[in-house]
Amino acid sequence: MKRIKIADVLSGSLVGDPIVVKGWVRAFRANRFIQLNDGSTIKNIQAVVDFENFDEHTLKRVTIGSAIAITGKLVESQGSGQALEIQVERIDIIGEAHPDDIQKTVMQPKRHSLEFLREQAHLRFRTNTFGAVFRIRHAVSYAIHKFFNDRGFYYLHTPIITGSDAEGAGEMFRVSTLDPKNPPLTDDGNVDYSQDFFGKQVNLTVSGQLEAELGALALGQVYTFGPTFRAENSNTSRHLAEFWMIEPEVAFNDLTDNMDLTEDFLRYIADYVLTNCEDDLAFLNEREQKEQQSKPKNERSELSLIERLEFVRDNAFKRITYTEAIDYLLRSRPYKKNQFKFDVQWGIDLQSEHERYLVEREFQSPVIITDYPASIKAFYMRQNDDGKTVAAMDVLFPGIGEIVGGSQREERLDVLKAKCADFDIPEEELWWYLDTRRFGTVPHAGFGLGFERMVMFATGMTNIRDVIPFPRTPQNAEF
RNA sequence: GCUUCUUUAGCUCAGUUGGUUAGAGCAUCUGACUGUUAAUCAGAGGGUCCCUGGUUCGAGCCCAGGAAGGAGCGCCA
Repeated sequence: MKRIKIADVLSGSLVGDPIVVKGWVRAFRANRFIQLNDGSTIKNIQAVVDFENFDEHTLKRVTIGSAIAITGKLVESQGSGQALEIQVERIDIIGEAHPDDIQKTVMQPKRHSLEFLREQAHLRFRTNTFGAVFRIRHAVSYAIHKFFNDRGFYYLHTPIITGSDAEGAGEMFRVSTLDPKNPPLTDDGNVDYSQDFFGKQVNLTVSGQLEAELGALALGQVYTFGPTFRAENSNTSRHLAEFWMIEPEVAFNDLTDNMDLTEDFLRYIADYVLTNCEDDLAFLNEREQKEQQSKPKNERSELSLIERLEFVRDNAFKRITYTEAIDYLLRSRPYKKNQFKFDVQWGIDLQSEHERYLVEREFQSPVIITDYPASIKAFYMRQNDDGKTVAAMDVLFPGIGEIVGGSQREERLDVLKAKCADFDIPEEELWWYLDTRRFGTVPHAGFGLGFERMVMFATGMTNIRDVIPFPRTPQNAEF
């Protein structure tokens, strides 16, 4: 008989049928009730053993964490905790798990701290929490592809190894096949990268944006969705050295079009998760509520996980300019009471405390801040007519901070070349990028979304290391 | 990179002014019970008190250095 996934057993109408399910034992209570999970859903199926008439040796091997196949009849449950259960006719042990060993792992049947679970990232998939997180991570990933595909975007694969270091997005990891102990040297004593694999110095990508622009200026609308690397020594709950980024780029879009696209996109993902991940969301929602109860009242978030997703789905984001944001901050209570650690004045880069004030206190909703001072933004952002600001936008989410950063790109060749000079970027390095401004240049815009930050928002997890299977952070590349 | 907190049983933690044999809950094992839902009841086993050095008659506790982890900040997505 072919195995049926537990998700299909629970959603189907197979009562009375003989079935086979396979999975891992989560609990075996009273020598009678086996809770089996196969990853297809957060729910377990209960299998009821008539142990008085069953081979004792086999039952002894049904331990927590072991993999078994159950053959039996699906019936309506006599107990109150579940609608359906399996009357066991036969148990086959597929893979044993010894309790003494299991006890040392995260499969030990009790609540664990997220830190302990992180130390056993290879086994944490077996827990309810991480099962839910990674099913939702998949759903978000699929929703992103579906959103763009349904709107006629093309998925563009930009390179992971790149020779361009002009993005200015951060420190990069060098890629080389040279002997680190004895590299070839040039006459002046530097490493001679002309003898390296690519004949030049190359790095892991920090952004696919510049290449995505090249695609957009022919295909019209494209997006990238791939791994991204930053060698920054960032030790926070919001940064990874290896993360996934989504970067759409659209020809003929201006900043307002860009904001509209961003809002549609974020709302779509929120809606997709709400309608397709009900069980996992309900579990994470309850988990968060329990955790909130142990916190002091002033630290609790006002909305639950599900309410936050509904809020994003149902409400327009607040849109303000950088200049307005500064005005709000200057009129704010914490500013007047001298509670900000960093000073507020036009021209500063907004600090976390400022962004948090605007999102969590002033507006209590996602906020899009636009038109930042040119001096604190990247060279490719389009200069506004005032000469001081650029057509940039940052989307700020409560609890997460900057989730999206984007801009209208500078399409005017002369302005862009002047910007390169201002930022000390040699034109020779970006000849291919500048070429697009020579041949039928058009206004265009795009944004970058940190995938893991979106998954944090969708799951309510507060540490980014808990939404990627195997996190890469400074001093940690285990598994 | 900076600030700060933490490190004691498999896990989460308590451990008094420096004093004899380091505790609890959960988990595990054994037994009892058997329609359980974090099952229940009884019993048992389980310790490099993060590491190195120092002070002291005596250190889980005090001092110095180091390591690992968390939170916050900076950089950013």
